[in-house]
Amino acid sequence: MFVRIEPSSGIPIIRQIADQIRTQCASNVLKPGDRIPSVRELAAQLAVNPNTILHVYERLTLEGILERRHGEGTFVAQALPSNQLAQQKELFEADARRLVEKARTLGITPDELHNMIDTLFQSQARQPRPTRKETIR
Amino acid sequence: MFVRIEPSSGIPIIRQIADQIRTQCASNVLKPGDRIPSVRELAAQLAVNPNTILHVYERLTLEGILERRHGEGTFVAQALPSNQLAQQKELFEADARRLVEKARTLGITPDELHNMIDTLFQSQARQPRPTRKETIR
Amino acid sequence: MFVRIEPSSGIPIIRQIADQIRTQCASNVLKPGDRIPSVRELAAQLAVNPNTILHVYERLTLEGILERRHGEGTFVAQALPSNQLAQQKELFEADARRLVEKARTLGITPDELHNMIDTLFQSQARQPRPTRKETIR
Amino acid sequence: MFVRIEPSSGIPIIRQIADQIRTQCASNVLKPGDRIPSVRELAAQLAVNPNTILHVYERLTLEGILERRHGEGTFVAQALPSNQLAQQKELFEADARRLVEKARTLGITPDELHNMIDTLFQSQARQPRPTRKETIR
DNA sequence: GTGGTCTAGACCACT
DNA sequence: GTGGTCTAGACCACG
Repeated sequence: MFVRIEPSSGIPIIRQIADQIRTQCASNVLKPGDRIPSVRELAAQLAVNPNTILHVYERLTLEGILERRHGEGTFVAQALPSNQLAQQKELFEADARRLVEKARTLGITPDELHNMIDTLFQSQARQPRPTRKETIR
Repeated sequence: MFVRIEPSSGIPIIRQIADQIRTQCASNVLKPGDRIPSVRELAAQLAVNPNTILHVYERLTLEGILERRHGEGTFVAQALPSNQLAQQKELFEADARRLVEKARTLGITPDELHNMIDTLFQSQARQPRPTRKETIR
Repeated sequence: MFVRIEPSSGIPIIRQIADQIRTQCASNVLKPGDRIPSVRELAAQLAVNPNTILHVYERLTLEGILERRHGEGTFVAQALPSNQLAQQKELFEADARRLVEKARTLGITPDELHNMIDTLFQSQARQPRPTRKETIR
Repeated sequence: MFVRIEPSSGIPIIRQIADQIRTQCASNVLKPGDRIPSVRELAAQLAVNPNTILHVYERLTLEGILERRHGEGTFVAQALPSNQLAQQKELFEADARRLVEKARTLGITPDELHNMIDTLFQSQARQPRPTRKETIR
């Protein structure tokens, strides 16, 4: 499972992690029944406190996205809540809207933004998801 | 001054407001010497507690972006820290990168994203910035 | 860490505390990396509201004097802003100037003031810094 | 009447002015029956808002230090509260104590402080009290 | 346990 | 009216 946290983004770590797991479940990158890393593993991988991961898993379990099986680990729920993908896409649109708003304020033109996005799509396709914490700013 | 807060975004209100003021100062939408709304005014407009706004203004004052004059109001600093715009554009790129990452995970194609962005640019150009709180999700 | 606040002095608590921490950092009584009391601890010690302390720590953090680590505590910044000591000594001279002015108005002679100062230096050397709130007037 | 305010000292203007008038009354620099400047005059002299001066005069009148005579002006009270001088000297000692404390923290030796004070006494004797607002820092 | 956000409200300082 | 200080207390995020 690939998760990246950016301490500089101002979004609480706990939310960054939860969001990324939600997105991956919604898009079937993580499939029902998949085993996800243990609390300790993921904590080590992301260099965050295990309790933080624990809280995330607890929360997602309550949302019905994960299932915790005693002694076995944590899994993507078999019966994922429906409309997940639709929901995530809606949230994505809100994100996009915020970005475009910011672009306009900063005087970034649609063309510039399109170019930026193409470049990013390509660079991410080439060097796919890192697993380790990476400080961006 | 136009500020929009989105409670659902998970980003602390205080940061959303500060970010938007920073962006507007960096891009000269707010110009040095401009008076910005009083603490109470903005608090009423956004339906948040005045202390929250006070907090934001205080912080931006310490950053050198705003100036507070007792009994008179709060103003954009005459001597804005340099490189503001460059800094904000860097932060913008990080935002764009995160968005593209999310798009890829959700299986959104570059074309779809481009269309979405064009639509948003156009719709925002038509119905410019609202000032009132708006719940998105 | 020793801080004394004097409610009767008319100087806002928030400034009294900030000033004393600044002075102690400037003079190396507090050294880079030192952990200072938690918000709640200091609040209890000085019998003020935790938010007041939080406010002070926040401000000094923005000034680059302190560093806050979530869940860990608050520390003296590793890279203290330079010229701290020089700045504090300048401020000290302004304080001394005000005192001498007051002395002259009250008809206190230089000799009387010298004696008073010697006495105070000695008494403070003997009974060093108390930590608890103390009402002076 | 000579009053100096220092915006940089962090002491509220209103208190700086009141303190200086109190001190001057206590020390007989201002004598019972003396007429002091009108609200407008002093406000103009110190370049502060007249309301601020008004508040000071109101307060000192309540304390029994001043008397306002309708249509005539503001005067030092004939029957000054007793023990004024003693009170002010006590407050002065508290100031001196704070200064010595700060000196110790900053590593300023008694000798250095003595010299500083002598210099200040002399310089103030030579160029006596200015009347206009003066920014010190 | 730590710091951080946010609300609510009183009272003060200043124009 | 403006900003500023301070209290009180709830709840969140992080280790």
